This record gives sequence, C-alpha cells and structure tokens, in this order.
Amino acid sequence: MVELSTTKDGIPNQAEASDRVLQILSEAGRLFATKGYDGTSMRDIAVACGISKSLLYHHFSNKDEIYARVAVGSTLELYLFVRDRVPDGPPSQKIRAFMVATAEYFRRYRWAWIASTTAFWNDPDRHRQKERLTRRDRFENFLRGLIQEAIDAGEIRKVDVPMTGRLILSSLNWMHRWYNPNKSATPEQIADIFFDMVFNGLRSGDAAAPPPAEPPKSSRRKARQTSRS
Amino acid sequence: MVELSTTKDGIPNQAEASDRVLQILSEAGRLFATKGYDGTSMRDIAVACGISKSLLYHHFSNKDEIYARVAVGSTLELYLFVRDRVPDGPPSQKIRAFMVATAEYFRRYRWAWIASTTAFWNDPDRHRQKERLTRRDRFENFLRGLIQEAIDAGEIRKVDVPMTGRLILSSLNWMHRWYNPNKSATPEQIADIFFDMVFNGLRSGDAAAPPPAEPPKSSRRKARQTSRS
DNA sequence: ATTTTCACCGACCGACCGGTCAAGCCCGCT
DNA sequence: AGCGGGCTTGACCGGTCGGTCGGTGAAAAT
Repeated sequence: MVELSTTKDGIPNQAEASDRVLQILSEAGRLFATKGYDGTSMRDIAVACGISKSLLYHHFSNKDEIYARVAVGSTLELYLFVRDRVPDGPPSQKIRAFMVATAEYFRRYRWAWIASTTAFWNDPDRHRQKERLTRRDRFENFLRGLIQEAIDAGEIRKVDVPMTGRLILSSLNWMHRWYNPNKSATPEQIADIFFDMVFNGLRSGDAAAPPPAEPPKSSRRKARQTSRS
Repeated sequence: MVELSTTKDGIPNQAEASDRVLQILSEAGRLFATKGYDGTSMRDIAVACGISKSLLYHHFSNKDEIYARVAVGSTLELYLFVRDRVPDGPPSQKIRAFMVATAEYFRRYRWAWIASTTAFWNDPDRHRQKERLTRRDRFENFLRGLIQEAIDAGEIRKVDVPMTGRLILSSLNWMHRWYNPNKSATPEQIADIFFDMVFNGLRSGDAAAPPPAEPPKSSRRKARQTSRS
C-alpha cells in the first residue's frame, strides 16, 4: 500500500498528504496503470479504497486532479532523480548510470510510471500534456547531452545523437510491457545488460573487441519464451 | 481511406469485405489508435463514417468485434509478413531483415498497429488476448531463433537470447511513440540504423573494430530535440 | 407484379459515467 | 452539556455509453 510518493529519497512531491490521500493515490495509480484512465471509474477507486465516492471529491476536485497527482505529480522529477544519480566520470559510464537510474525509478514508481506512459499518451488536448512533454524533453535532452559528451570524448562513434537517444530510451520505456517483478532480473540489472549490448554491440570479437570479460549472465537456452516483449 | 486489410501483398485477412466494412474498419482503426478503445464511442465511429450508429450493428455484432477486426484481424500475420521477408543468408543479416520488415509492417498498417499495441495491452476479455499473445510469442520466438542462429554461427557474442530479443523489439515497438511520417527517416531506415547500433555497438574503434565505413547518415547536431522518445 | 433481401435510419433503452449536495457522524474545545 | 467543524455518507443529477427495435426504400429474385 501507499507505495507512491514517499517523501523521503528526494522525491519532493505529494508533500504533506494525509494517509487517506496517499491511499487514494496509490490505489488510483494501480487502477490507472492496469485498466487505463477511461477504464477506471471514480467508483472503482472508491471501492478499492473502501470509501464512498463522495469522499474522493472531498480530497480532490475531480478525476483529472487525481490523475495529475498520480502521473504528473510522481513523474515530476524523473529528470532530477536521474541527474542526481549520474556521477562524474567517463561519459559512457554516465550513460550507463543514466540507464540504471531510470530503471530504478521505474522499479520504485512502477504504477505511476505505467499510468503516465500508457493512459494518456495521446489525451483530450490537455494543457497538462504540454507540461509533461516539457519534462520529457528536459529528460531526453539530458541524455542527448551525455551522448554528445561521449562522442566528443571519443568513447563512442559519431552516431546520430537523437536516434541513439531514442534507441536507449526505447529499451527502458518498453520494459514495463514485459517486466515481471517476480522473476528474471531487477530493472537495474536489465538496464545494465542493455547498456552492455548497445555500447559494446552484439557482434562477436572477430577482428573487433574480444568478448567482454563479463558475459552478462548469459543463460544458455534454446530460445524458448519466458516473458514477452 | 481503406488502408487496412488490402488483400494483396499476402495479408490474407479482411477477405470478402464490402467497401463500407472496410471504411468502418479504417475509421475505427484510426480512432482507436488516436483516442483509445474506451475513448472511442460507437457514435464517434458512425460520425466519422457519415453513417448512422445502427448501421454499425448491421455489419458488426458489437464494438468488440470491430476492435477485433482492426487489431487482431490486421495483426494476424505479422509473423508471416516478416518471415517471408527474411531471406537466406548470414544470420546477422536475417536479423537486420527481420527488423526492416517489421518496420515496413508498422509503416503500412500503422493505425492498426498502434490500436492493437496501445488500446488493449492488458484488459478485460480473455480468449482474444490469449490469441494475440500466442501470435506475439510466435513472432518473438522467430526472432530468438534468428539470434540463436547468429550465435551458433559465431557472428554475435554469446549474449542472453531472450534479453537480446527484447532489446531489438523494444526499439521497434516504441517507434510509434515518436515516429513522425512527415519528417525524419522512413521506419525501414530507422530499423536499419538501430540494427547498426545494436549489432556494431556504439563504442568507438579504439582497440576494437574501426568506425564502420558507413556512419549512418550522422546528422551532426548538438543534441537539440526534434521529436520525443 | 409480387415477394424477398438487405443496406440503412431515428427513436429509444437501461446502465453507468463524473460530479453535486444536504445532512449526519464524531471529535476536541469551551 | 453544548457546540463548531472537519470527515464521511447516500441519494441524486444530467449526460453519454453500448446496444436494440421497428421500420423504409430500393434493388434483386421469383
């Protein structure tokens, strides 16, 4: 319960919220993530919390505000969260830290993450959408800056920076569609594996770099499915 | 108009459908993709087609059936579509062809693709969801087979096969979120760039492979945004 | 010429939606 | 004991949802 919006750990949102409000945000986030915005009624949220529908309107002015607190409110500082976890060092390792930090954010605020990325990716032309895109741009431009750094430092090839950013973010943004918290690796470990693949490439060491010292826990199976992509 | 379900090109679905049915499926697909399943009412579809709502029920038994024809019906043979476009040759090139073919499918059946991947990624009904997952598994296992081939042939490192498949599919599945048909590259070209990045890696040639002969149309900009990921 | 077929429509239904409101409950304060 | 005021409620509202129904008109079949 109440897994969103902890006030510790530098996530500054949802400050001063009562337990009941936190409960509502938690249940609403889970419902928005699993059933979508339109598919989740105010009654659903009320029943999940064991309260009356009217009480929701005592704490929030309308459904949109609940969604905003769940999605925008908790996605608020993804950029800050990640930026503070990217230490100084070689640019390529900063990219790796960027990916691992984003995965950590995903693991910790999973429902809010899913709700914000799936429920409203289009949207009834809201002004809030613009705000989200602004944050998204800030986040993405941060990554592009890191990529450019790595290019300037000669650590990575002169690839197309926006396209490289999209590849990296794709691997992270799609994770919620197949990640199962009960098995396989943690999101941080997955991000690490993806970084290794993208940075070092899949190509074998013939006439190139030798197979890296740490093969990322290569489970030698014959391509049976475990979970979908 | 009527861009779904052409009977040529080996996409065998939607056979024997009247123009009106094709129009309904086309408009419904566009609406489902842009406004979501719950966000699209039968009235919306009827108005978009310039017909009465009753007529929808003359051609389809209910809303779910329309969605099924749009999403499941057109996603039907993604596996076959891609399989037929993967020629014999070096396994790594088969992976590349797999990616390009998937991108082509995305470009040609874009609305149905988006509708099927966004609207219902979870959600109520059971049997159709299972059917979709079965197809998805077949598609994904096909890719995993190609990856395993490339490993056995020594073309790529002994990476984790399922995880590698997820990385590749992530790059393709997330494309619809940022792809803009009016600018940048075609989906096929994007898939080609992604293949190059993932296969050869981002790392520069220091003590590894030299920077490949063809830097993929590296547009040397300073990491300003063009479109989001 | 009559019947059958079929694409098509307007009016309507019960259910549920987001949201409102007046009134109770329960608490500490005086 | 009396009381004010936050929390909480059930009843209710207008509107929209997916879906139904009886019927129309024109072409096709007989």
